Amino acid sequence: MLPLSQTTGYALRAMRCLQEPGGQPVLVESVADYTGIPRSYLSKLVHKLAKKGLVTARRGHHGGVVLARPAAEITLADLSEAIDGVAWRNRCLLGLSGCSDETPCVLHGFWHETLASILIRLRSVTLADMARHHDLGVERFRADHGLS
Amino acid sequence: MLPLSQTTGYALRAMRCLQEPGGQPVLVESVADYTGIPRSYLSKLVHKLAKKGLVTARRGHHGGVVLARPAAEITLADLSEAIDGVAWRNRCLLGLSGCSDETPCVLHGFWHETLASILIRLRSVTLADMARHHDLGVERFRADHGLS
DNA sequence: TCATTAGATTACCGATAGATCCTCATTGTG
DNA sequence: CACAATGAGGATCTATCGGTAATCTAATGA
Repeated sequence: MLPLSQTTGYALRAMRCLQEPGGQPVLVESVADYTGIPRSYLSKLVHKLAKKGLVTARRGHHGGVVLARPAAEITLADLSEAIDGVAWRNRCLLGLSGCSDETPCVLHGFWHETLASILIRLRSVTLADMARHHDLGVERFRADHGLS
Repeated sequence: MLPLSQTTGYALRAMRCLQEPGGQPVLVESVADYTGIPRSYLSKLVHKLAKKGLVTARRGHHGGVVLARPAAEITLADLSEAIDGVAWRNRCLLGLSGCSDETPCVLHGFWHETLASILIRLRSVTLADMARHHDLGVERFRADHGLS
Protein backbone atom coordinates (compact mmCIF):
# COMPACT_ATOMS: atom_id res chain seq x y z
CA MET A 1 0.00 0.00 0.00
CA LEU A 2 3.05 2.28 0.20
CA PRO A 3 5.69 3.11 -2.42
CA LEU A 4 8.46 1.56 -0.34
CA SER A 5 8.39 -1.87 1.22
CA GLN A 6 9.12 -2.55 4.85
CA THR A 7 12.22 -4.43 3.75
CA THR A 8 13.62 -1.32 2.09
CA GLY A 9 13.29 0.43 5.45
CA TYR A 10 15.17 -2.47 6.99
CA ALA A 11 17.95 -2.12 4.42
CA LEU A 12 18.23 1.54 5.29
CA ARG A 13 18.56 1.02 9.02
CA ALA A 14 20.94 -1.84 8.53
CA MET A 15 23.26 0.05 6.22
CA ARG A 16 23.42 2.97 8.61
CA CYS A 17 25.24 0.59 10.97
CA LEU A 18 27.99 -0.25 8.49
CA GLN A 19 31.45 1.20 7.97
CA GLU A 20 32.70 2.89 4.84
CA PRO A 21 34.51 0.71 2.27
CA GLY A 22 37.77 -0.60 3.68
CA GLY A 23 36.49 -0.16 7.23
CA GLN A 24 35.98 -2.86 9.79
CA PRO A 25 33.23 -5.42 9.07
CA VAL A 26 30.20 -5.43 11.35
CA LEU A 27 28.39 -8.66 12.21
CA VAL A 28 24.93 -9.32 10.87
CA GLU A 29 24.09 -10.37 14.41
CA SER A 30 25.09 -7.01 15.86
CA VAL A 31 23.09 -5.12 13.29
CA ALA A 32 20.08 -7.32 14.02
CA ASP A 33 20.39 -6.74 17.77
CA TYR A 34 20.58 -2.99 17.47
CA THR A 35 18.01 -2.41 14.79
CA GLY A 36 15.49 -4.98 15.91
CA ILE A 37 15.42 -6.53 12.47
CA PRO A 38 14.97 -10.32 12.70
CA ARG A 39 18.45 -11.84 12.41
CA SER A 40 17.69 -14.55 9.85
CA TYR A 41 15.69 -12.19 7.74
CA LEU A 42 18.45 -9.62 7.86
CA SER A 43 20.95 -12.23 6.80
CA LYS A 44 19.08 -12.81 3.58
CA LEU A 45 18.56 -9.12 3.06
CA VAL A 46 22.29 -8.49 3.40
CA HIS A 47 22.96 -11.23 0.92
CA LYS A 48 20.62 -9.56 -1.54
CA LEU A 49 22.30 -6.20 -1.03
CA ALA A 50 25.66 -7.89 -1.60
CA LYS A 51 24.50 -9.35 -4.89
CA LYS A 52 23.38 -5.88 -5.94
CA GLY A 53 26.81 -4.50 -5.15
CA LEU A 54 25.76 -2.25 -2.27
CA VAL A 55 27.59 -4.07 0.51
CA THR A 56 30.42 -6.56 0.81
CA ALA A 57 29.98 -9.58 3.08
CA ARG A 58 32.75 -11.90 4.26
CA ARG A 59 32.18 -15.03 6.27
CA GLY A 60 34.33 -16.94 8.66
CA HIS A 61 36.41 -15.48 11.49
CA HIS A 62 36.47 -11.70 11.48
CA GLY A 63 33.87 -11.73 8.78
CA GLY A 64 30.97 -9.33 8.59
CA VAL A 65 29.51 -6.69 6.37
CA VAL A 66 30.91 -3.41 5.01
CA LEU A 67 29.56 -0.81 2.62
CA ALA A 68 30.72 -1.43 -0.93
CA ARG A 69 30.57 2.28 -1.79
CA PRO A 70 30.95 5.45 0.27
CA ALA A 71 27.78 6.29 2.19
CA ALA A 72 27.64 9.61 0.37
CA GLU A 73 27.25 7.75 -2.91
CA ILE A 74 24.40 5.45 -1.91
CA THR A 75 20.92 6.91 -2.33
CA LEU A 76 17.53 5.81 -1.13
CA ALA A 77 16.68 5.17 -4.78
CA ASP A 78 19.55 2.68 -4.95
CA LEU A 79 18.15 0.78 -2.00
CA SER A 80 14.59 0.92 -3.25
CA GLU A 81 15.60 -0.41 -6.65
CA ALA A 82 17.74 -3.15 -5.15
CA ILE A 83 14.91 -4.38 -2.93
CA ASP A 84 11.64 -3.51 -4.62
CA GLY A 85 12.70 -3.09 -8.24
CA VAL A 86 11.21 -0.45 -10.50
CA ALA A 87 8.04 -2.13 -11.80
CA TRP A 88 5.76 -0.31 -9.35
CA ARG A 89 6.72 3.02 -10.90
CA ASN A 90 5.10 2.09 -14.18
CA ARG A 91 1.75 0.95 -12.91
CA CYS A 92 -1.44 2.99 -13.04
CA LEU A 93 -2.58 4.26 -9.64
CA LEU A 94 -6.00 2.77 -10.26
CA GLY A 95 -4.68 -0.50 -11.62
CA LEU A 96 -6.08 0.15 -15.09
CA SER A 97 -4.16 -1.83 -17.66
CA GLY A 98 -5.29 0.38 -20.53
CA CYS A 99 -4.07 3.57 -18.87
CA SER A 100 -1.35 5.36 -20.84
CA ASP A 101 -0.26 8.83 -21.94
CA GLU A 102 -2.64 8.50 -24.90
CA THR A 103 -5.61 7.18 -22.93
CA PRO A 104 -4.98 8.52 -19.42
CA CYS A 105 -7.11 7.76 -16.38
CA VAL A 106 -8.42 10.52 -14.12
CA LEU A 107 -5.31 10.45 -12.00
CA HIS A 108 -2.74 9.75 -14.71
CA GLY A 109 -1.16 13.18 -14.96
CA PHE A 110 -1.33 13.79 -11.27
CA TRP A 111 0.25 10.47 -10.40
CA HIS A 112 2.93 10.94 -13.02
CA GLU A 113 4.01 14.18 -11.36
CA THR A 114 3.75 12.77 -7.88
CA LEU A 115 5.93 9.80 -8.79
CA ALA A 116 8.50 12.07 -10.39
CA SER A 117 8.78 14.16 -7.25
CA ILE A 118 9.11 11.04 -5.11
CA LEU A 119 11.89 9.75 -7.35
CA ILE A 120 13.76 13.04 -7.25
CA ARG A 121 13.62 12.86 -3.49
CA LEU A 122 14.75 9.26 -3.29
CA ARG A 123 17.67 10.01 -5.58
CA SER A 124 18.75 13.08 -3.66
CA VAL A 125 18.99 11.55 -0.18
CA THR A 126 22.09 9.50 0.59
CA LEU A 127 23.01 7.24 3.47
CA ALA A 128 25.40 9.94 4.65
CA ASP A 129 22.60 12.52 4.73
CA MET A 130 20.76 10.41 7.20
CA ALA A 131 23.41 10.95 9.82
CA ARG A 132 21.68 14.26 10.47
CA HIS A 133 18.42 12.62 11.46
CA HIS A 134 17.67 10.78 14.66
CA ASP A 135 15.44 8.58 12.67
CA LEU A 136 16.78 5.13 12.44
CA GLY A 137 17.11 3.99 16.02
CA VAL A 138 20.78 3.30 15.55
CA GLU A 139 22.36 6.36 17.17
CA ARG A 140 23.59 4.41 20.15
CA PHE A 141 24.94 1.71 17.89
CA ARG A 142 26.83 4.20 15.79
CA ALA A 143 28.24 5.91 18.85
CA ASP A 144 29.40 2.58 20.24
CA HIS A 145 31.13 1.78 16.98
CA GLY A 146 32.73 5.17 16.47
CA LEU A 147 30.61 6.14 13.50
CA SER A 148 29.53 9.67 12.63
CA MET B 1 3.50 -1.05 -3.34
CA LEU B 2 1.05 1.64 -4.45
CA PRO B 3 -1.24 3.89 -2.38
CA LEU B 4 -4.37 2.34 -3.88
CA SER B 5 -5.12 -1.35 -4.14
CA GLN B 6 -6.18 -3.08 -7.33
CA THR B 7 -9.52 -3.75 -5.68
CA THR B 8 -10.16 -0.02 -5.29
CA GLY B 9 -9.67 0.30 -9.03
CA TYR B 10 -12.21 -2.48 -9.46
CA ALA B 11 -14.68 -0.65 -7.25
CA LEU B 12 -14.24 2.42 -9.38
CA ARG B 13 -14.89 0.68 -12.68
CA ALA B 14 -17.81 -1.23 -11.22
CA MET B 15 -19.52 1.82 -9.81
CA ARG B 16 -19.21 3.65 -13.09
CA CYS B 17 -21.64 1.04 -14.46
CA LEU B 18 -24.35 1.78 -11.91
CA GLN B 19 -27.40 4.05 -12.03
CA GLU B 20 -28.06 6.97 -9.74
CA PRO B 21 -30.14 6.33 -6.59
CA GLY B 22 -33.68 5.37 -7.54
CA GLY B 23 -32.56 4.17 -10.94
CA GLN B 24 -32.78 0.70 -12.36
CA PRO B 25 -30.61 -1.94 -10.69
CA VAL B 26 -27.79 -3.46 -12.74
CA LEU B 27 -26.78 -7.09 -12.30
CA VAL B 28 -23.46 -7.95 -10.75
CA GLU B 29 -23.08 -10.36 -13.63
CA SER B 30 -23.45 -7.63 -16.24
CA VAL B 31 -20.92 -5.44 -14.49
CA ALA B 32 -18.51 -8.36 -14.32
CA ASP B 33 -18.93 -9.11 -18.01
CA TYR B 34 -18.31 -5.56 -19.13
CA THR B 35 -15.49 -4.64 -16.80
CA GLY B 36 -13.66 -7.94 -16.86
CA ILE B 37 -13.69 -8.10 -13.09
CA PRO B 38 -14.09 -11.73 -11.92
CA ARG B 39 -17.76 -12.25 -11.08
CA SER B 40 -17.36 -13.95 -7.70
CA TYR B 41 -14.79 -11.45 -6.61
CA LEU B 42 -16.99 -8.59 -7.71
CA SER B 43 -19.90 -10.03 -5.77
CA LYS B 44 -17.92 -9.80 -2.57
CA LEU B 45 -16.67 -6.38 -3.45
CA VAL B 46 -20.22 -5.13 -4.06
CA HIS B 47 -21.30 -6.54 -0.73
CA LYS B 48 -18.51 -4.66 0.98
CA LEU B 49 -19.47 -1.43 -0.77
CA ALA B 50 -23.07 -2.02 0.31
CA LYS B 51 -22.02 -2.41 3.95
CA LYS B 52 -20.15 0.87 3.66
CA GLY B 53 -23.26 2.58 2.35
CA LEU B 54 -21.95 3.34 -1.13
CA VAL B 55 -24.29 1.10 -3.09
CA THR B 56 -27.62 -0.66 -2.52
CA ALA B 57 -28.01 -4.29 -3.54
CA ARG B 58 -31.28 -6.18 -3.85
CA ARG B 59 -31.59 -9.85 -4.57
CA GLY B 60 -34.25 -11.96 -6.19
CA HIS B 61 -36.17 -11.19 -9.37
CA HIS B 62 -35.32 -7.76 -10.75
CA GLY B 63 -32.60 -7.42 -8.19
CA GLY B 64 -29.23 -5.84 -8.80
CA VAL B 65 -27.11 -2.95 -7.64
CA VAL B 66 -27.67 0.81 -7.59
CA LEU B 67 -25.65 3.72 -6.27
CA ALA B 68 -26.70 4.69 -2.77
CA ARG B 69 -25.71 8.32 -3.30
CA PRO B 70 -25.53 10.55 -6.39
CA ALA B 71 -22.38 9.93 -8.42
CA ALA B 72 -21.43 13.55 -7.93
CA GLU B 73 -21.25 12.94 -4.18
CA ILE B 74 -19.01 9.89 -4.22
CA THR B 75 -15.29 10.60 -4.29
CA LEU B 76 -12.28 8.42 -4.91
CA ALA B 77 -11.39 8.97 -1.27
CA ASP B 78 -14.71 7.39 -0.28
CA LEU B 79 -13.90 4.30 -2.32
CA SER B 80 -10.34 4.11 -1.12
CA GLU B 81 -11.42 4.32 2.51
CA ALA B 82 -14.16 1.75 2.04
CA ILE B 83 -11.79 -0.77 0.47
CA ASP B 84 -8.32 -0.08 1.82
CA GLY B 85 -9.07 1.77 5.04
CA VAL B 86 -6.98 4.68 6.24
CA ALA B 87 -4.19 2.94 8.15
CA TRP B 88 -1.69 3.29 5.32
CA ARG B 89 -1.90 7.07 5.55
CA ASN B 90 -0.42 7.04 9.01
CA ARG B 91 2.56 4.84 8.35
CA CYS B 92 6.10 6.09 7.88
CA LEU B 93 7.36 5.76 4.31
CA LEU B 94 10.40 3.93 5.58
CA GLY B 95 8.46 1.74 7.97
CA LEU B 96 10.07 3.28 11.04
CA SER B 97 7.85 2.83 14.05
CA GLY B 98 9.50 5.65 15.99
CA CYS B 99 8.96 8.19 13.23
CA SER B 100 6.75 11.11 14.28
CA ASP B 101 6.48 14.88 14.00
CA GLU B 102 8.81 15.15 17.00
CA THR B 103 11.36 12.62 15.79
CA PRO B 104 10.95 12.69 12.01
CA CYS B 105 12.77 10.46 9.55
CA VAL B 106 14.56 11.88 6.51
CA LEU B 107 11.43 11.70 4.41
CA HIS B 108 8.86 12.56 7.07
CA GLY B 109 8.08 16.11 6.00
CA PHE B 110 8.24 15.31 2.34
CA TRP B 111 5.97 12.30 2.67
CA HIS B 112 3.54 14.23 4.83
CA GLU B 113 3.12 16.82 2.08
CA THR B 114 2.93 14.22 -0.66
CA LEU B 115 0.22 12.31 1.18
CA ALA B 116 -1.73 15.50 1.76
CA SER B 117 -1.68 16.33 -1.93
CA ILE B 118 -2.77 12.79 -2.82
CA LEU B 119 -5.65 13.03 -0.36
CA ILE B 120 -6.78 16.38 -1.72
CA ARG B 121 -6.85 14.84 -5.15
CA LEU B 122 -8.73 11.73 -4.06
CA ARG B 123 -11.31 13.87 -2.28
CA SER B 124 -11.79 16.21 -5.24
CA VAL B 125 -12.54 13.62 -7.91
CA THR B 126 -16.05 12.16 -7.98
CA LEU B 127 -17.59 9.26 -9.84
CA ALA B 128 -19.41 11.80 -11.98
CA ASP B 129 -16.14 13.50 -12.92
CA MET B 130 -14.92 10.29 -14.40
CA ALA B 131 -17.55 10.40 -17.12
CA ARG B 132 -15.20 12.80 -18.87
CA HIS B 133 -12.40 10.27 -19.11
CA HIS B 134 -12.21 7.29 -21.43
CA ASP B 135 -10.39 5.54 -18.70
CA LEU B 136 -12.45 2.79 -17.26
CA GLY B 137 -13.22 0.53 -20.19
CA VAL B 138 -16.94 0.86 -19.61
CA GLU B 139 -17.96 3.39 -22.29
CA ARG B 140 -19.78 0.80 -24.37
CA PHE B 141 -21.55 -0.51 -21.29
CA ARG B 142 -22.73 2.93 -20.30
CA ALA B 143 -23.93 3.66 -23.80
CA ASP B 144 -25.88 0.41 -23.90
CA HIS B 145 -27.51 1.24 -20.61
CA GLY B 146 -28.30 4.84 -21.40
CA LEU B 147 -25.85 6.29 -18.94
CA SER B 148 -23.98 9.57 -19.39
C1' DT C 1 -47.21 -22.48 -2.83
C1' DC C 2 -43.07 -22.97 -5.42
C1' DA C 3 -39.69 -22.50 -8.89
C1' DT C 4 -36.63 -18.98 -10.47
C1' DT C 5 -33.59 -15.25 -9.99
C1' DA C 6 -29.73 -13.07 -8.11
C1' DG C 7 -27.08 -11.49 -4.26
C1' DA C 8 -24.72 -13.56 0.16
C1' DT C 9 -21.69 -16.74 2.18
C1' DT C 10 -18.36 -20.19 2.82
C1' DA C 11 -14.42 -22.70 1.69
C1' DC C 12 -10.63 -23.04 -0.83
C1' DC C 13 -6.38 -22.03 -4.18
C1' DG C 14 -2.12 -19.54 -5.46
C1' DA C 15 1.18 -15.84 -5.12
C1' DT C 16 3.88 -12.77 -2.41
C1' DA C 17 5.98 -10.55 1.80
C1' DG C 18 7.69 -11.07 6.14
C1' DA C 19 9.68 -14.07 9.37
C1' DT C 20 11.82 -18.30 11.72
C1' DC C 21 14.60 -22.48 12.21
C1' DC C 22 18.04 -25.40 11.14
C1' DT C 23 21.92 -26.86 8.54
C1' DC C 24 25.77 -25.99 5.21
C1' DA C 25 29.95 -23.75 3.71
C1' DT C 26 33.76 -20.78 4.29
C1' DT C 27 37.42 -18.69 6.80
C1' DG C 28 40.85 -17.31 10.39
C1' DT C 29 43.19 -19.03 14.48
C1' DG C 30 45.76 -22.04 17.50
C1' DC D 1 44.37 -30.25 11.08
C1' DA D 2 40.64 -29.19 14.19
C1' DC D 3 37.70 -25.93 15.80
C1' DA D 4 35.04 -21.95 16.31
C1' DA D 5 33.11 -17.96 14.09
C1' DT D 6 30.07 -16.28 10.73
C1' DG D 7 27.55 -15.56 6.38
C1' DA D 8 24.69 -18.56 2.95
C1' DG D 9 20.77 -21.06 1.91
C1' DG D 10 16.85 -24.31 2.20
C1' DA D 11 12.44 -25.52 4.28
C1' DT D 12 8.69 -23.98 6.43
C1' DC D 13 5.19 -20.89 8.67
C1' DT D 14 1.86 -17.00 8.73
C1' DA D 15 -0.85 -13.26 6.87
C1' DT D 16 -2.81 -10.84 3.15
C1' DC D 17 -4.50 -10.15 -1.54
C1' DG D 18 -6.53 -11.51 -5.61
C1' DG D 19 -9.29 -15.10 -7.42
C1' DT D 20 -12.52 -19.45 -8.06
C1' DA D 21 -16.29 -22.51 -7.18
C1' DA D 22 -20.12 -24.36 -4.78
C1' DT D 23 -23.79 -23.62 -1.90
C1' DC D 24 -27.11 -20.86 0.86
C1' DT D 25 -30.87 -17.66 1.11
C1' DA D 26 -33.88 -13.70 0.21
C1' DA D 27 -37.08 -11.68 -3.15
C1' DT D 28 -40.21 -12.10 -6.79
C1' DG D 29 -43.64 -13.76 -10.17
C1' DA D 30 -46.59 -17.28 -11.77
